[in-house]
Amino acid sequence: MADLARMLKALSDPTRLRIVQLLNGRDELCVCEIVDALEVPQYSVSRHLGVLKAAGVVTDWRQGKWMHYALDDKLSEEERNVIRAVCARAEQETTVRRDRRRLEQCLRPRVDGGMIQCP
Amino acid sequence: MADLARMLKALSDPTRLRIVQLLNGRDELCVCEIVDALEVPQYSVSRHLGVLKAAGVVTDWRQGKWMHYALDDKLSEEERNVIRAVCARAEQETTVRRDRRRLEQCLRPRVDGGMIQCP
DNA sequence: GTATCATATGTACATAGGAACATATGATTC
DNA sequence: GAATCATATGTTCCTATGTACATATGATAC
Repeated sequence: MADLARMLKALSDPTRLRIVQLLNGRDELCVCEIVDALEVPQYSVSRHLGVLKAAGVVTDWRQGKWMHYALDDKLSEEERNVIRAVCARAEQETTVRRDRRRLEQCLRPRVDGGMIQCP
Repeated sequence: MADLARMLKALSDPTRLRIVQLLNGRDELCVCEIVDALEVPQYSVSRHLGVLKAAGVVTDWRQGKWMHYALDDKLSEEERNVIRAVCARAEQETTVRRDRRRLEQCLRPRVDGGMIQCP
């Protein structure tokens, strides 16, 4: 029960909802892309990602200078369903549509393995 | 976004999750039944019900001395789905099964209209 | 090694949240 | 109206959380 409550608490912040919504249905994103899409200070995004990671919602890994984040694939099917339902509800928000639009415009080009193409 | 976050925050507490799980799929419960099922102090249950009500998760109404609570039927379909998914995940918890067992044993007898039979 | 880019973290502050106690309210019974 | 039952709320205390700023870390490029 405590774990589920922790997960929901992690999801119960507008900024974190926006982040999760961007990650949902996508392989991964790097921090700078999230920062650009949300137009929120870098330290704030980093803090919120830390909360999501501590709650087991996302995982991260490094690729060179970039940190990548994705929904944690250790999430159970039931937990995934919670996130799906939350994102479905979030779809009604104009913020979400704006975020996604900005994200599309600033997505770094990926190559075959999902790796970001370094400039 | 703020509303969704508020709803999730309301759900992000173990005691409140237990309450919502009891209410889910049931018409209504009165406070004393919830207190008996959870074995948590009355003032605590009352406070938590207040939080759930403020977040629009539940409604209440009075019938004589008893206050009844139910999932708010003004919840949108998307919001209902969030609650359903959360409850499905909560099913894995032994606490939930214990709560439900205790509830069955202390349910006040209902008559036709869902009204509680006064002693 | 120095500079730079991408990201994380220490700290300070203000505010929200939960537990526990006693007490207040609202309805009913007598 | 007094007593009682069911529930809510005021208050205190302690802890958690979010924001903002500056600064640290880790990797890369030169």
